Amino acid sequence: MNPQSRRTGRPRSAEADRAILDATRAALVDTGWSKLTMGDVAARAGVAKTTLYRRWANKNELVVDAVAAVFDEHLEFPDLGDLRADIEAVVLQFAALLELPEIRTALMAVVAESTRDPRLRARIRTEIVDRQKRLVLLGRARAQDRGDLPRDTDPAPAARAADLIFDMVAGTVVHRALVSGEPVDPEWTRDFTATLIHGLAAAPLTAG
Amino acid sequence: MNPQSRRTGRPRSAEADRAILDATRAALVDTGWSKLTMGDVAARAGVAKTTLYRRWANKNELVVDAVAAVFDEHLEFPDLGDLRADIEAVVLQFAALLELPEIRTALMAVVAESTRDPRLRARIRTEIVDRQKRLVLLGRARAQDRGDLPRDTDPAPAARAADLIFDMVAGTVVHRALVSGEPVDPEWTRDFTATLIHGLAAAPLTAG
Amino acid sequence: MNPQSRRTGRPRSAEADRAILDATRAALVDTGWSKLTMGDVAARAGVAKTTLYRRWANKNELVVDAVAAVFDEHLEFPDLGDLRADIEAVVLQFAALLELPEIRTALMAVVAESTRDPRLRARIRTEIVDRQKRLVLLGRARAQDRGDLPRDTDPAPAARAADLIFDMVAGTVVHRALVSGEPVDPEWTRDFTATLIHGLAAAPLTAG
Amino acid sequence: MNPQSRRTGRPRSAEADRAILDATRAALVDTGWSKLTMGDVAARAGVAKTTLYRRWANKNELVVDAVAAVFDEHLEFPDLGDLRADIEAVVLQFAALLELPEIRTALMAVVAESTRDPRLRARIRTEIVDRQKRLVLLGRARAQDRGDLPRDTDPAPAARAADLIFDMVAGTVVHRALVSGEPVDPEWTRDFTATLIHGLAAAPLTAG
DNA sequence: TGATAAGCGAGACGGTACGTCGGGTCTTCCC
DNA sequence: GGGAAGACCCGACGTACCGTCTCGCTTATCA
Repeated sequence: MNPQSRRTGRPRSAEADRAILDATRAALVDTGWSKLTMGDVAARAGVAKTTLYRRWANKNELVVDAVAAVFDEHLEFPDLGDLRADIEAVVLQFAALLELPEIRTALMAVVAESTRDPRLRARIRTEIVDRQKRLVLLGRARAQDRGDLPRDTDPAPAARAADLIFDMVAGTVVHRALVSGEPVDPEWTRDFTATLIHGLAAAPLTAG
Repeated sequence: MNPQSRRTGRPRSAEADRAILDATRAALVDTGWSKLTMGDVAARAGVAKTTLYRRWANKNELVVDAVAAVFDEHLEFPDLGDLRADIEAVVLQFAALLELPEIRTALMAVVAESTRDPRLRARIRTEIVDRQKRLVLLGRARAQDRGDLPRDTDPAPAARAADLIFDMVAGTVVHRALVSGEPVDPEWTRDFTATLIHGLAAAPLTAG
Repeated sequence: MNPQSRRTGRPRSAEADRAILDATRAALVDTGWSKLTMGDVAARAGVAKTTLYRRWANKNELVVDAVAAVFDEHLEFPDLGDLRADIEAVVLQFAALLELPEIRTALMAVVAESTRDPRLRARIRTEIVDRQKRLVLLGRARAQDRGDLPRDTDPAPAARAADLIFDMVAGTVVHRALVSGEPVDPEWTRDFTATLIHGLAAAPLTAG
Repeated sequence: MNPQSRRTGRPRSAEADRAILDATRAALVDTGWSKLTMGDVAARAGVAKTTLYRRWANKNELVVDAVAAVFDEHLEFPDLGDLRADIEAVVLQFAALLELPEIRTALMAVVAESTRDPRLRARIRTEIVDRQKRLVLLGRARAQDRGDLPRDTDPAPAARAADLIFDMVAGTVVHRALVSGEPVDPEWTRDFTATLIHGLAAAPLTAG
């Protein structure tokens, strides 16, 4: 793991890494989270179970990475030239992701497990949360360039604002889709986005 | 199952029912959802596995009922005066609830499970979502009376607004606490509440 | 195991016991000792692996019992009316058993393992050694009735004599067949038996 | 393999050869045959598994060579005077050898393995059986000189007698020590030797 | 002297079997 | 007929070794 380690012995196969993650996603689609077995994933990937366990300690960690790869692939910053339109597009992208049964189940299952497993919690944070927070940071910077949001004078409140925005967007959409069970359609998205933008523009964060 | 059926034979032990649910909740606290085993629950309850399966068809159904009982016991809706204070109090109360290990685990586990089980999804809606939503309606009406929020002219947008508020509050708090893993402290609560209130006040919902 | 235990719960299936031992012997014939797997035996017996492990702690103990069953089945006291003829018949029976590849390998493997496993050693003693020693006791009693051997005056030397005879017969035959690798044919059997009988008749054991 | 082949390239390390065999023997003492792993041997020898497999095709071949080395080191043939004393001394010496854990395990393991491996069977014959048999021939000749045993008239029966004696002595002692699990003490040795000598003296072998 | 060829340590790899665990069912005896 | 006990089948788990492979490096001999 360390950059200076692993100079000796046969190096790990990057091909195997890819095959395993692909197989995990495929298995997730075919059989769902609860029926997913390590042996099945290994077989699909054309890889020995040991190879799999050498990289991931258990099913949850593997699924986190597979889900993270899906997020990486499906979520991108649209850059439509307008903050409101950008947010609406990202919200709809995210909602579309949560429509996929394998993703909604896997994501929630992994979060549920993480409430009792700090290691897994850390992995979720680094592999999913922190990676997707880039969308917020990017969008916020663009909006400030355009003057849609007040420019930061201090880095600390800026980071706090990014965190708040991320939790509000991701949390609200997940809650609407999975807990309330209502559709995240364009109309709702408009309402939500409008509320969010007005709130952000009007309410400067406390000094902290 | 019917009340008039099974007039013969030994009646089921009500004591066993209670012991099983209590044991399930205790096991949930100790070991979490995924490590929970039927054998363990039976042993804790001092009951045979047979007895357990005679009442619940499988592990999911048992745990769902146990979790529902936990929520019934812990959810209380305080009655406050000022909109900002109302929201902040609710947020902090909810966050306190999510600090309890059995609640955070049980909530996410049940949501995860519900993504594959419509029966469970319906139960969550009626037992948890709808009950909390009444608080939102109440708080919003009070704020309109005080002029903190614009008065509704139409009942449909009013219901949509309540839904939006509910998803934003519950979703954002859960996401901050369980996914981002950051504390829901008074400072963050102030920032979040201010953003929310400003957004709600400034952004009239679309006609829909 | 204790006579008074096991009064509650479902009793173990005697059918499973038989099926497992039969399957073990069949697998021994088909694939030999080293390729024998618990999973294969279970599958052949139409039984779950757990059922197998509930009865035998490991492969060695299972094979001991399977070999013991073969011995029980193939070794019997001929009762030809003459000590010399009786011994020769038993020796040839035993040698025929050692001609079976699955028996010779399994027996030696199990003895080899037993040199490091007291539990296994005890099992071999009770299931094989002590059971086959009956042949010696029976043959010796018959010979004394006929006057071919001096009658015992003391039970202790009698038992010591039986042990000695058993070790001499079994050990010599195994050594000839498996170590020296020479055939145990009728001619050699005649020589060996003559030597043994003369020795036993002429050399009263020490008082002990 | 041929001396003139492989004239180029780095020569194999003689040190590694020795270290591997020593490590194998040490591991045999510590863990026995079946628990012996190639990885463990390699680690003990401070050598890579590759180095090990470059010299021996598989575990069996390695262990066979290691065991042969053990026997070469431990087998010594004393020269005695009187037939009865000769035999008793050899029996006790052999029994003492079988008390060493690595010898008892290695001997039986090698015999077990040889039931499926002609190459190994041949090696056992030449390295162990034939060497010990010379002692029998010598002892028998001395006994005939002294008149303790009838003199041979024919070389063929003489060889057969030597074989018989060898199988009877070695087989009986091994069986007593390892299968019956009883001590080969002086008393038992006296009984056994007396029986053997009387038998040999009284029973002339068949013409063959 | 520098190319060539093997040996070597390290450790990842595809496999196979292991022995265990848990789910959900069935069977026995007792109330 | 309910209940406790526990055996049963099934299937997945995570581990341990096997014997092979692929690296980077070392150490010989030959040109």
